[in-house]
Amino acid sequence: MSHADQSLRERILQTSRTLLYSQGHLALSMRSIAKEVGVSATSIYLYFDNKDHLLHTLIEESVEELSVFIEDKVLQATTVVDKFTENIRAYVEFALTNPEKYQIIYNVHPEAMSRYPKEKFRKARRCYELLVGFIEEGVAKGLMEVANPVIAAYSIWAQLHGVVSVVINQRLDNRIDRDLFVQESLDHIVQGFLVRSTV
Amino acid sequence: MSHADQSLRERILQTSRTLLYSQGHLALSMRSIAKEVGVSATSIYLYFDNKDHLLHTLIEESVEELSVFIEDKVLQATTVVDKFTENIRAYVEFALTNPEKYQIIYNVHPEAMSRYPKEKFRKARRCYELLVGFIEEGVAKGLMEVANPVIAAYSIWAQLHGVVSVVINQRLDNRIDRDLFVQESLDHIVQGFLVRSTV
Amino acid sequence: MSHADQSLRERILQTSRTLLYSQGHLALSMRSIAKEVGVSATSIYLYFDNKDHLLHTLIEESVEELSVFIEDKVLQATTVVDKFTENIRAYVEFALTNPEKYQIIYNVHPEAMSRYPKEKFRKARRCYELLVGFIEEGVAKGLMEVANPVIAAYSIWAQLHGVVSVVINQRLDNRIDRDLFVQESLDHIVQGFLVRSTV
Amino acid sequence: MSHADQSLRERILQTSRTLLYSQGHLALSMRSIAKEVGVSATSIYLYFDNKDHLLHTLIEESVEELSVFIEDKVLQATTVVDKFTENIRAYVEFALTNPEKYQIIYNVHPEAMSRYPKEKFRKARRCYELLVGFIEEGVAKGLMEVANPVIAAYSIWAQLHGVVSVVINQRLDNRIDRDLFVQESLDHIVQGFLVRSTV
DNA sequence: GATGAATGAGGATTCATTCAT
DNA sequence: AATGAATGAATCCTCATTCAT
Repeated sequence: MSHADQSLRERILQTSRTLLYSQGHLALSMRSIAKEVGVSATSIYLYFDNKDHLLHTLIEESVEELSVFIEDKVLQATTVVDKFTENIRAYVEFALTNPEKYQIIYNVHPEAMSRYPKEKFRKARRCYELLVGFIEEGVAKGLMEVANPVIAAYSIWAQLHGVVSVVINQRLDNRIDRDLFVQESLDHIVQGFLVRSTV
Repeated sequence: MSHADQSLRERILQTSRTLLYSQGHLALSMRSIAKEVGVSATSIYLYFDNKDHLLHTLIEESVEELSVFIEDKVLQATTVVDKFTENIRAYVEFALTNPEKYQIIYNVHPEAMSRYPKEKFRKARRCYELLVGFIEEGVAKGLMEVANPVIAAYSIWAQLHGVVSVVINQRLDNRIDRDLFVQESLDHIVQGFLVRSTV
Repeated sequence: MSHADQSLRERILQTSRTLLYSQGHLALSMRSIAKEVGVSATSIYLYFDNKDHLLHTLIEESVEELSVFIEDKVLQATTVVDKFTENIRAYVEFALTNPEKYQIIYNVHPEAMSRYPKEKFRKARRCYELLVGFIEEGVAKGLMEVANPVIAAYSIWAQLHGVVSVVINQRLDNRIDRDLFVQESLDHIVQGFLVRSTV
Repeated sequence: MSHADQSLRERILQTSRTLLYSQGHLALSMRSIAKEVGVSATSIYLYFDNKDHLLHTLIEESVEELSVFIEDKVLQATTVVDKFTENIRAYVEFALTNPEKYQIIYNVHPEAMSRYPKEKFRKARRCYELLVGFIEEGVAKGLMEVANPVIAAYSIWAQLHGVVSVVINQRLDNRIDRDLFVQESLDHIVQGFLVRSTV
């Protein structure tokens, strides 16, 4: 594989992400991608078997990038509580700074997701299992009050996803300050799990 | 308007909801709806001007039904805190028992939503403004600790949406009990706003 | 047939003419006519077997009206030359004051005309045969110079049609005065047939 | 551009012309063209953006060909009167030998013409402005009697169009010899403008 | 490595028409 | 006399994909 190939593959993926985020699903046709990239539609098939393969690659890469981003951030934290909060903070940070990548993980779902290889879902759980570990450690050390760490982690993730989605999909009321909204929401989600006396 | 008319219109809407929920956007074509209903595609145009009109009707009806459902439930509560929690509980209850209706409100978005009449968005905010009122009252009565009621209400809504979405879109881990997950998530969201001393 | 029937039939015809002239062929659907008339599309079929029948009726009535109009005008003239020029003038007058009726006779042609009953074409020739008669009489009296009256009449008709079409279809250059254009064209067409010495 | 490309594009245009001439507007669908050419309907879109683009191309090419044809013929004439008559004769000759091309210029009108780019109309006036020039020169040299050259040119064009239309649309009476009709009509139109003394 | 030609399937929508009432 | 319900066929057009080059 030459440099040029690599580059075209990357350009196709990047353009797809941008198109998907700015124009929506309906605008994401093989033709529109090719046009935007400045290449023939046929060329996409040199790198991807079909549209599904392209979409799945997009999901896979986003999942991977999100995981790596979180793992990186967590490594820099020291205490369990720090790792816990940093995990959450990093998740939101990634989503808000890379909305076109984050949204692919969740929004593509209904269409192509049914054909997404089940095994790859496991990868998507990586960062979530990280969170489970921190909670379990926190509970063991008496720093957190959590009945069921697995459920708690999933619940946190779900709530985060809700907060992030609202912001990304621009469903936030005009009168509400975006950063304040995110901050308050994060505080609320995190505080519920920490032992009060730690404050 | 004859019985048959009413019925076909209803059947079209119901089938659209089901198709949208089970098959996704891409499967929702005028043809596929007609086929499922067992009627010619042309017949849909007897009841809806075009596909947008049909989608907007679906959204509108769902929004209305959700609002009415919540308002009904809230009316049966007496104290502010009860009304507050009942509002939240009702929201989730509606979503989980009518997933195909709930999901229309949020998932149709990218395509037809941009052409959805702005004025109708206001209706969608009804139940959310209800929540703002309860929070303000709760704060006044010293039953809740909330810096900014508007942000809090939006944050609650976003978190609820996240939790509900996970369940509805079946992204929940198999090992997790659905009802337990919902219950714990709800508790977590609600508790954060209530004054501890009430415990 | 009651008064109301008559009236609806007339309204359908009139609306069809107007629509055809102002919006073009493509806008002339049974639905659009019905909508404009304020009646159900089905109602048109109470008065016309099908769209062809409606179009043919429009043509027939226009042809008839044009014939009657010309015959009336000609009757008021006394000399042969007067009748000749009056015939021509009346033709143009009808076309310019009833463009929506005139244009039906010629513009509908390509579509429905192939199915227009041949016998009815003869009626359309009535006013043209009138012209042949005048020319023959004029030649006999030495007032006109015409080799072949039949050809001459057809040629005049064709030229008139050209002039009238240009005006009606608004293909006339903006810089050109409509009335002047018609007057000069008419003069030119007529003068060529009259014996110079008569001037 | 390969040979095959060129050829298919040409075949589409030619088939469109033929269909339009023989069957009328209504028969000219993308499907019918494709069927006639023996190609899928989709293939047409490889050469034309949409139906309008195809129709406009047809008009443009016809206008261009007519202009070039006339200009060629006129160049071969020497005197002003010759150029004048040759201009007229060439116009009619083109129309009668290429009826399917001539008719496109005028008959497509009502539908697609409203969306025909204004600037291209100017090209259509080229041969007509040629005529204005000859008349002005003829008048200056005392060979023609014309009050208003612009109006005269337009009037001639209109009359020619009428004569040609009658022949092309086969509205000519069976008893009339086509060539004789055209000849006599031409003579009549031309003679009216020439100074008698030239006879 | 990349492309142009070509296509079958399907998209929303409109049409003339029929039928039962 | 008039209508609402319903439809099959047709409209333009877009899509993902294949194939030969």
